[in-house]
Amino acid sequence: MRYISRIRKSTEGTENMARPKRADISDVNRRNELIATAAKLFKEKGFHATTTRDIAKASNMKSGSPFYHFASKQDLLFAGVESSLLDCLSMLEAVDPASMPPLDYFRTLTRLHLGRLLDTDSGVVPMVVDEWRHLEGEHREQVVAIRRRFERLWRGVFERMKEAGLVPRADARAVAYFLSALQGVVSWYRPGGALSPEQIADDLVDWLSGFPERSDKIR
Amino acid sequence: MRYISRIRKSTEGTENMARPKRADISDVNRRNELIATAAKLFKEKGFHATTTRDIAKASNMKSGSPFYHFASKQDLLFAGVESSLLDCLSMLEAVDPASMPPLDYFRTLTRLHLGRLLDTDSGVVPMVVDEWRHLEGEHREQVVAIRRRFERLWRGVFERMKEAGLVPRADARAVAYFLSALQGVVSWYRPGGALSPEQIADDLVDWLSGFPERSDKIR
DNA sequence: CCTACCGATCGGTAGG
DNA sequence: CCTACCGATCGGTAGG
Repeated sequence: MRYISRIRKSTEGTENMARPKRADISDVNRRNELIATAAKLFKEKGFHATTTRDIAKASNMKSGSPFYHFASKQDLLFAGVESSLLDCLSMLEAVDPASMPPLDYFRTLTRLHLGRLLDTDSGVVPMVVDEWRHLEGEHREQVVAIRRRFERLWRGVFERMKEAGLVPRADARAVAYFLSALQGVVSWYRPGGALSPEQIADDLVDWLSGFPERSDKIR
Repeated sequence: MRYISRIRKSTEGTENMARPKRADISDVNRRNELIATAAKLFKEKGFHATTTRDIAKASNMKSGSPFYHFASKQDLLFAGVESSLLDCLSMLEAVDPASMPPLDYFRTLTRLHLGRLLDTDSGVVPMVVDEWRHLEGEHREQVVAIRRRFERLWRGVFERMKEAGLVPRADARAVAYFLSALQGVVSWYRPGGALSPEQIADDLVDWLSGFPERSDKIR
């Protein structure tokens, strides 16, 4: 509740003045730090196994201070989930399908999406995969809506691939299989491993696309 | 601790007598009830969001009673995870690869595995997918070991498929993609839906196997 | 398996 | 953003 009134204040600020005050900027930074720190802990231990005190300590704050930025632990989870999903989605939507052949389009989106999923540094995205389900009520519905936009986008990618004969199917189930395989990488990828995120993306693309054409290239 | 001594007692019983006492049987039943009830709740809300009181109430017990059967909440989770993984694994291992062609073998195992994964009634398996990671120490390591046996088994299935030219690859990554797609079904399957678990299994098999051969059959 | 209970912890808040 | 704190809850236990 305190947080909401703050946001209003900040919004009024940008409306009435040339630029926001420095105090607001630093608040926004702290807020984003909290989101990132919380996301890392949520991913490691799970939402409910992570205490707000864990988050505070990892952010060099005292136990009550996260609640200056977020009204509740739920809100902190939601902020991370929503922003990272929207960031990732708009990144994918920014690619123009008409500017490249279907296979390149498929490859480009897979690289971008997986790059975000495996971005363990500033990465809030990897947390989303498992933890969004702990959101309740309104928050949960909003996330479900965003996930549907992902599915629709990927559906389009597969339809282009199918038209080009590079993939046998573009129905909802086929897309679900693919997205599961994509998200599943988060669970077995290790940062120091043999393959980079980009190489894994290419590998996944190869695995799925153009079986007949590809079968010659495989030694 | 109390639980361990009970198990010992029960084992001695079966050694010394023709059959176990009725009291032991009913204890075992209650124990299995607890595992099933807990699994359902763990799956719905997650391990840490489920309290031992929730489990007790759903099992028509008072709050302290689950600890008569299990020394800790962790032990209760582990019992469900381990037993259901081993059950599922031995079911898959019971199929003789030599008794049928590669595609049938692939299909049979996929049906069996998915059938278990979607068994929401007596189903402890669906819970395992997300919740095993909340196990700690020794328990966790044991589960990781069992999971490796799954991967090895499926690796063998893919190798047979590859030899028959029905699949382009049988490396560890290809198997990981497949297992992710398989486990991912748990997250979107709805019991009253258009397809039965068996049909979904067949669909998944079709999606992956023999792209060139299959492409004719698709309208 | 129940009753009664404990110590610890947790999310969150008031007031500065 | 900190200090000091609260009410609620939680996993687990003693004793029957």
